[in-house]
Amino acid sequence: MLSKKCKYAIHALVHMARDPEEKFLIKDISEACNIPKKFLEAILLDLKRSGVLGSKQGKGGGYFLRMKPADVNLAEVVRQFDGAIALVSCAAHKFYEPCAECEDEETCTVHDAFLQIRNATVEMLKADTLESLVKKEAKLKARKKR
Amino acid sequence: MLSKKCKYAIHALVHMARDPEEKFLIKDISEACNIPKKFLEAILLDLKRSGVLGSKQGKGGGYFLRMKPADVNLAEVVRQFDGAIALVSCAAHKFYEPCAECEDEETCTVHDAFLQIRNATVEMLKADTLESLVKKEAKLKARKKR
DNA sequence: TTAATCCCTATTGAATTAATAGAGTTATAC
DNA sequence: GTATAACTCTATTAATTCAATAGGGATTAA
Repeated sequence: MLSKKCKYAIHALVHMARDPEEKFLIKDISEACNIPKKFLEAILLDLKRSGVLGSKQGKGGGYFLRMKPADVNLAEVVRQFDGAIALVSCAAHKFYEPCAECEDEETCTVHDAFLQIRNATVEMLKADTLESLVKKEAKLKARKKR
Repeated sequence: MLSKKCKYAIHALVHMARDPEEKFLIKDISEACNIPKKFLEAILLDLKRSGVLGSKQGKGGGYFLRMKPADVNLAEVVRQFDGAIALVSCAAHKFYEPCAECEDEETCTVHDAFLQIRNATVEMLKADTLESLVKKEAKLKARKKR
């Protein structure tokens, strides 16, 4: 399972991506997305440090998307907050660590099975960009109205 | 990521499925799979309680597979030890819990995205039975020799 | 100069995880 | 019928991580 921090980050980003040019107050995002304000503060700061968000301090300030919604995908966000996407460390790429149980990765089918799952998951997470998520949301909402 | 407990359980089961009729001592599995003995003890007991393993007490005793290797898949094992397979609780089936962030699941694309990932993951985990894992292992080992 | 706003460090409490300790129970073999 | 091998069970602990909060500090606009 994802950490709450990661899930909060995703919801905050999707919220901002609905108005990609807008500037947002922590307080407003916090209320709109049901995220504890102080916790969100740390999250947005992290996202700023990683270059996804920009910010302006002082009165009239706020956070805004620095990257284009189409260029931010969930795989990156998940990795930033929760690390490896794979279910076992020996099947991870960016956070790879060997494991003591399967001595020979080449012939370990547990490794093999989780590698397949990791690859499929990463592919799907990469396809989920802020842009695609917001677009799909519009579709779902329109469909529901009818 | 899976817990160590869950990963250990999987490796122990695969080890046993290589000789599905055999009876195994905790100590031997522990050494073969590099799993702390006392920890493994608890794991095998859990697997016995859930019906996957059987055991015989006393001298000459040990653990053995009660279910056929083809009938034990990784989805069940993961659920038994780590709970939900989905990355967010609102996308889980057996461990479903609503989330505060997406007010309306029907139109929440975050929910939608993680539901797709969950479904694909479950499908793959279900396809990974002890039988299929052991068979594939044989293939990988044969291929490596050549 | 005041108020709004983001920035930063530290702390805390709860929960979970990984592992161990140690005694209890059961079955076999002699 | 006793010794021994093996699983069974409860409890405990140490370490880690997670979620959240506290409390100022720095910056900017009006």
